[in-house]
Amino acid sequence: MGPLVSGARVLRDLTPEAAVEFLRHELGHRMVQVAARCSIDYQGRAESRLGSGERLMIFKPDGTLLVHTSTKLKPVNWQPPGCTFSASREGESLVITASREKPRETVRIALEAVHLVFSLGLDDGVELDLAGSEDDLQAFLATRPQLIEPGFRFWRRERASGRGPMDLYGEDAQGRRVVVEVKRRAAGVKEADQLRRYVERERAARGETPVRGILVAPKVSDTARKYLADLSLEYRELDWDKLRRGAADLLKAGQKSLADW
Amino acid sequence: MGPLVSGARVLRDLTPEAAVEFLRHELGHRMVQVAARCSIDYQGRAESRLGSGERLMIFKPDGTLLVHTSTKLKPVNWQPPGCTFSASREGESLVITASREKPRETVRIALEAVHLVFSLGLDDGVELDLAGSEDDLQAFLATRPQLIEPGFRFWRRERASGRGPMDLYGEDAQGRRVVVEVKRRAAGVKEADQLRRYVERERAARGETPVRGILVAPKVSDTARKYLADLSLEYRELDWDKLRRGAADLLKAGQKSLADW
DNA sequence: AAATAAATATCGTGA
DNA sequence: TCACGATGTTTATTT
Repeated sequence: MGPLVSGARVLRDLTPEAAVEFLRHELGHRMVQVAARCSIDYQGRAESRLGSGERLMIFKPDGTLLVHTSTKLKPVNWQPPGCTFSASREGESLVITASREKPRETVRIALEAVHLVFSLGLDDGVELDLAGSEDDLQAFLATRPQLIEPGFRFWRRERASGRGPMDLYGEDAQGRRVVVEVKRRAAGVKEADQLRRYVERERAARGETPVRGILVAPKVSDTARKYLADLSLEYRELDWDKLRRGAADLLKAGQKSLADW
Repeated sequence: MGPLVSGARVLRDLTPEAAVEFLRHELGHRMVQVAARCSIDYQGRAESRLGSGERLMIFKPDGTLLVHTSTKLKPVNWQPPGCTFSASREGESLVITASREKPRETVRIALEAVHLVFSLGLDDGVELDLAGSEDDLQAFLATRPQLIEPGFRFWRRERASGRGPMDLYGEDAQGRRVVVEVKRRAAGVKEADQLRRYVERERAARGETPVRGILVAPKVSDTARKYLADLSLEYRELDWDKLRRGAADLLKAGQKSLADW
């Protein structure tokens, strides 16, 4: 095993024998990285073969596998958490496999030339604090129904209820029921269809009561706009990016609340 | 700069001064990895803050950033290809930023304790050969329409055509038009709705001609099944996994073709 | 550039 | 466990 450098163990002896011993000791316990020329086979939900090339592999202690090339965000091969790793010598080469059940999957990595092997014990108990998700947008809108339209008021905000999920549900100035579907990004036909589904479900449950449907998004495709029109559904443009920036500006300017918006 | 070890350059001197110099030289040109205690801020399509903790960062030469913790498949922070990286000293600490336009986004990483820094030149011109995607399933079905139903024949197989995208389009034994939507995984309401959309588009284009719609998938949720029934759309169970396995078995058994299936 | 849909999607949530 | 929907989705494809 290599020297201890600030929690990082770098394997000095890159012979297959030493690598196997190191990997067997570290895989599944610490964060392990291997840079090597290799070939990779995957069998599971789909199947793939990747010929010889140089890649960076990461084996997490939770059984996650990542294989990255020098381009793109997404790994060329991977396995989600829950895998069992194993390392073994097969003839001249060193083979690492990642396997799991449910679904039955295996990634087999045949190492041809190992450039670097090391492990880390990453200590991280901190959670990511994210703002600007659709949930935040919903919460924001729920407190200022007039951004939907004048006289509008919300009845409830829910997600995956027994009656069928819908983002926001309320009543307009004329007392008509309104289903509101909120999107943080440009909406297409798929999103329009989602609103349609919720509105139809609500109409079926409500009998004769008229039910309006409004898609709220920063942008909508032409096709989706026409689709909504054909279905007598509505679109309300709302640029969440601008709202967020505006809210931040207000706060920076010393406003004590966003209530005057 | 560190020693050259099979294309891997490991930074020996982990002082901020040496690290900045190394990073400025390598970022954007080679695959760079940094293991460190750090805090991360992201501003862009959304915004996030990640408090102090130990993570592994990967900077690809194409401007991709990945920040991984010791669990989960997905990075806790990231940037897709196209970023510009920069490294600088700010007081006691070392800061790396990844920025891009369209959309305007920045990830700012404040390093507190650096465990390991190294770079690699990964040589990989090989493409992944993947089988078992929805496209393969479509192609497979296109050659054996009887798997849909007896007497069925395909007219065309297309994707995103001018008339509206649909997986497969054909005619049944009675000469009725049929829209077929193929899924490789369990189908839910969303997938049923997708079929509905295509069928409606086709009905609108076809006038009075009757148009059937069939959802082909290995499984369907109860809700989706009822939804399909309400819309007079159909479901055909087809386990692609078993088909793939069966095809492989047949080939292994020495069959010269799959035509007898 | 915009839109559309797949993905070995992954991930969280609620029933 | 299953179903459903969001994702800072990313990625490829087609118009």
